[in-house]
Amino acid sequence: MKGLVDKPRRKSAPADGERYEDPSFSAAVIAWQKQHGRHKLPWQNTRDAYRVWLSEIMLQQTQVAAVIPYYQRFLERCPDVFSLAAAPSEDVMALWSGLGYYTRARNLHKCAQRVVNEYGGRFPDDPDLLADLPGIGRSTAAAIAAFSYGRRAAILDGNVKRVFARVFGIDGYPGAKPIEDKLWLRAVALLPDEGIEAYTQGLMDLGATLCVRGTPSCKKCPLAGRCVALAQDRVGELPVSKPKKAVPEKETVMLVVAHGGDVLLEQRPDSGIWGGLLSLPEIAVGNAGQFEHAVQTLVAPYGVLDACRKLQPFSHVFTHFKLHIAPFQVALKSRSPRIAQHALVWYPVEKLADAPLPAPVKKLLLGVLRSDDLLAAV
DNA sequence: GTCCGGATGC
DNA sequence: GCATCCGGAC
Repeated sequence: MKGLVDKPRRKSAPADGERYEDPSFSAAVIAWQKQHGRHKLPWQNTRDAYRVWLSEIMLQQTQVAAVIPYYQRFLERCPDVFSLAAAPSEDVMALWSGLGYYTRARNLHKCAQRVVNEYGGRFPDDPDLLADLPGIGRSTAAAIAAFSYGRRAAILDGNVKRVFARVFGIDGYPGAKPIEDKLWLRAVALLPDEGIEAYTQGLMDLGATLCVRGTPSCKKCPLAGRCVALAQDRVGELPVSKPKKAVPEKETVMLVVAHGGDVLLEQRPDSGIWGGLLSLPEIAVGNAGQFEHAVQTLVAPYGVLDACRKLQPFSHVFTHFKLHIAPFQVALKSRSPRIAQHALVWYPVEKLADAPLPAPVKKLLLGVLRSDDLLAAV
């Protein structure tokens, strides 16, 4: 029987997170899950920790619909932790091929071998022990412990963060440490005393089916009556999206040196941006005097400098930075017959369209050279 | 094209 | 603390 043992009387202020306790929250989630949640996913209706674990790893960063065929194919080939541990890693990688995030597959294999070697093939039920295994973090460990063993442990994945951020009106990016710490406190405090499986599944289902990123179905939500975001009409603002780091900006000067139907190009090193491509010669950005001298030095082996005019500057955005390009057109009085030594080459203009050039450089060159009266006269 | 995401390694 | 890994959703 329950309830025979009194909780100890409070001797001090509530612990952190304790004030977040609210049995009606989990009750609402559990009732909704039983009636409206998902019950027929291939990894449900089993307490086989191997299957639960496999599905949880596959579901990291990956949506249910994408996982299902992989999960079933994987189980046919590796029906238990022993067969997986014994499988060649090439086979494991092949089974994972197409799912992405391949460190998951390597960790999966390692994890299976550790479970066999250290636990005799039985996944531990302690979330802390689970979280010590490769590829299993705190949230995944809790999910495995809850679904496989009925252990009372809190999950906090992207779906749950979104639900909590909205229901409790939590400002700030949930990936930031202080916010995430608060979310974990909530997650732990809100755990039900009974029905951890339906509760855990219910949080996942809410995030995946109603409380979705784009347009949530608040009218169907069992938590709508207590949802701070809904009450404040901030559903579209929460959770706060990841602050986009100001992209670093860099500048460069590119030279368009054309003569006799050729243009001077530079072979880029294999590493770094535009690795291995041909591009325009660049010079370091400095003051005007240094600039003139740098242009002189660069073109000296190839001919005698005639004139230099500034072209329209433009920018190019990469994933990780923004590049401002200041192009200059350099005309030569005459061209030296000597062969280029280092990475600079004369490249026939008519072959530029098929040259391995970065897109912005190709665009610049074709634009400039098409309207180039100097070139047209050659 | 842009955004998103658990665990991990730096 | 922050980049990285990948494919899918939008």
